[in-house]
Amino acid sequence: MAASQPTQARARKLRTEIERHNDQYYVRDAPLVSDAEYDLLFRELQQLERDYPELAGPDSPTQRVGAAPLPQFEQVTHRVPMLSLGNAFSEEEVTAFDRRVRDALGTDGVAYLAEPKFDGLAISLTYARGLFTQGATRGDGYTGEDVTPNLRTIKNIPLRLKGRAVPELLEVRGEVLMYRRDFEQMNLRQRARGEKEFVNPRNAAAGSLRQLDSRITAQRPLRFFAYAIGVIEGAALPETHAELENWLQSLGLPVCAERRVVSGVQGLMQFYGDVGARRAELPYAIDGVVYKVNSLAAQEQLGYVARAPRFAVAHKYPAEEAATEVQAIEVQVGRTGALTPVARLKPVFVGGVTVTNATLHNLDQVRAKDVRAGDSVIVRRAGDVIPEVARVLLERRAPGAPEFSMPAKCPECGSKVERLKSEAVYRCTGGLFCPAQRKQALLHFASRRAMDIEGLGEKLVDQLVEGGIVRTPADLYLLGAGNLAGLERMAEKSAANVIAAIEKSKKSSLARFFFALGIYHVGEEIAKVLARHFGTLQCLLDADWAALSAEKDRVQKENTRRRNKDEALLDAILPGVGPEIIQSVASFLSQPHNREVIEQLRASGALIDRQIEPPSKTAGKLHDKTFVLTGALRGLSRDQAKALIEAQGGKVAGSVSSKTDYVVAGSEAGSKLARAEELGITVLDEAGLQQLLKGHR
DNA sequence: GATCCTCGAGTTCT
DNA sequence: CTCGAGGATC
Repeated sequence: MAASQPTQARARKLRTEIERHNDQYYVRDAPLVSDAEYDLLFRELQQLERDYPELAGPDSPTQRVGAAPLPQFEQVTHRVPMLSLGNAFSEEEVTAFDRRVRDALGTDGVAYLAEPKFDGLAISLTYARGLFTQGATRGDGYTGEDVTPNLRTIKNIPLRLKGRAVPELLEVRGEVLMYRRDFEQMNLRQRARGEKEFVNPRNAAAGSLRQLDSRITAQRPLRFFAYAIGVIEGAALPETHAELENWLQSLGLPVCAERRVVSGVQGLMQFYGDVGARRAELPYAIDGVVYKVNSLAAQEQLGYVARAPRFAVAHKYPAEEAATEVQAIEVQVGRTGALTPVARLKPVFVGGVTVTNATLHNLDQVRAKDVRAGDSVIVRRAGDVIPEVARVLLERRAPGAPEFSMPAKCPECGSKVERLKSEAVYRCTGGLFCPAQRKQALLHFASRRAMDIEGLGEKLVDQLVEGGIVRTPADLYLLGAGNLAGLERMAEKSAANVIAAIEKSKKSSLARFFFALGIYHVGEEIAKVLARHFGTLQCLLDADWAALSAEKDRVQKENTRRRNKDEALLDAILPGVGPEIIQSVASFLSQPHNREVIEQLRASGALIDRQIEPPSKTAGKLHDKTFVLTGALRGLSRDQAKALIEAQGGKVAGSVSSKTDYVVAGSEAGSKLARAEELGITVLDEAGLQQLLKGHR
């Protein structure tokens, strides 16, 4: 049955009323009615919508109670990346920022919009014709998670934009956060219900936003503030950022009241000081203030550098500090044998978390700060994340406190400790004999960015290594359920999961595999370069490093020459890989032990040898192309070149014909080259082949 | 030889 | 996130 006229009118009235109360409560901070009265209105509307479903719309306030849990979050690609801001910590850095801006714009006296920098989570809200359709987290800036149902429950996010002239499409950016007093009340409730409390408002907001069950999110006192836009279609932009924010406000979006247009370094510093003085009174946590060039045209002109806009900067307040005691200075052994001194601290709450450890990096740092066991120290979280010892309270030092010194023997395995050349770090020389290094090597092998073996964490690795069950990565692939039975926290289910994860990791890529080996100096990036260059594991194993080095030098010299003449450059061989890295890889591969492990890995199927990286980008690039190799190549053997070509879907034939697409000619090329020229076939030199293999045309 | 930039390694806590 | 080292560039 359709709703009668008066019922429709009543529903409309209720909706307007409820939104007005939401606005009063969450935006103006001045509720007009009690919670009970509000509930009454809300329930009445819910009932009406249940009776007459056609009255319910996507913008009804009843949509804010949350929906059934999602199985998982979907990925969302941001059409305009959500970049982070550069930081400034001092007046000098602010001055430098202002100077860069003025120089780039060629003007004096630039106006800035200054506002607080919320300590929350950046999100993006999409409104299509004024209706809220999608919300996403920032993620890595390029891809985030679709948390629309959760954002729908945030009371001060409008489900429909106000006014007649709403844009066709508008992506609003801002911050989700929790007011401090809301956070405290919520924690009281959590405690009363025996549920886990949150350590700080930021974590609480993050945890709430990541709830798969939006009905839980609906119970959390989250708020939103808008401060920028991403995509906009069907509306003209105002001229300044200040006007933009006013406009957002007129659309019904909450915008922070603490904003001001200022100019000059003096104006910026004044704002910084004013907000800083009132920081503790603000209802939300901030970690600094943001300055944005006010003119949007100028913003566009300034553009972006790397991952940050050039027209804005975050001016941070000093990190919160706290006093505590150094209970001991211990030495940790890393994957490469690096010995890192770590201060074990009496637990102290600072910057929103309880800190118990702080790295001291290396001996130079310990000496520079003169930290000793038993000292009273000031601790802070560098960049508000990594704990660090800021300084020692020397006046409280016990007399005769011994200075810290690096142990001469590795605390884990007793091997000799060395300090190489001018390196800052000391290293354990035990190599894989050292259990600590072996554990770290295994953890690295299994890590997310390497072979991505889920479930193979520190606890398990400790047990596997100490029990002598696993010694090398190759041993992982020999594990059966029987090996894991009886280990701590390894019941049937977990064991099966780990085994399955190990099995799954066999389908990894060559680049990940090279990275997983843990060769010194070979990180993710260099591993990719190596994988791209060699194409197969066998080619890497067979590489003639001396020849490769020589060839690399030759290309580099040639390029230097060409650069001076403004000629087209050759593709560099192994870009980013210099003598040190080549030396490191060659030396790794020259050790029989490492070769053995690689062979075992191969035998157990840890990597299908002909696999190339990245398959999505290069697969079939040379599909249906026929190559003929002739003459001697420098950096590659004939087999290597063949494997590289085949890895990308190409074919290598024995003789030149009209069906041949490319002839690759090395030195002392013979009749095949002559025939190729007769037939007018493209002739490549080695660099040309590399270029083709890398996919640059 | 100096300088800028990128990458690797180590680290914390939830 | 920060530091230091290695590589590229001028």
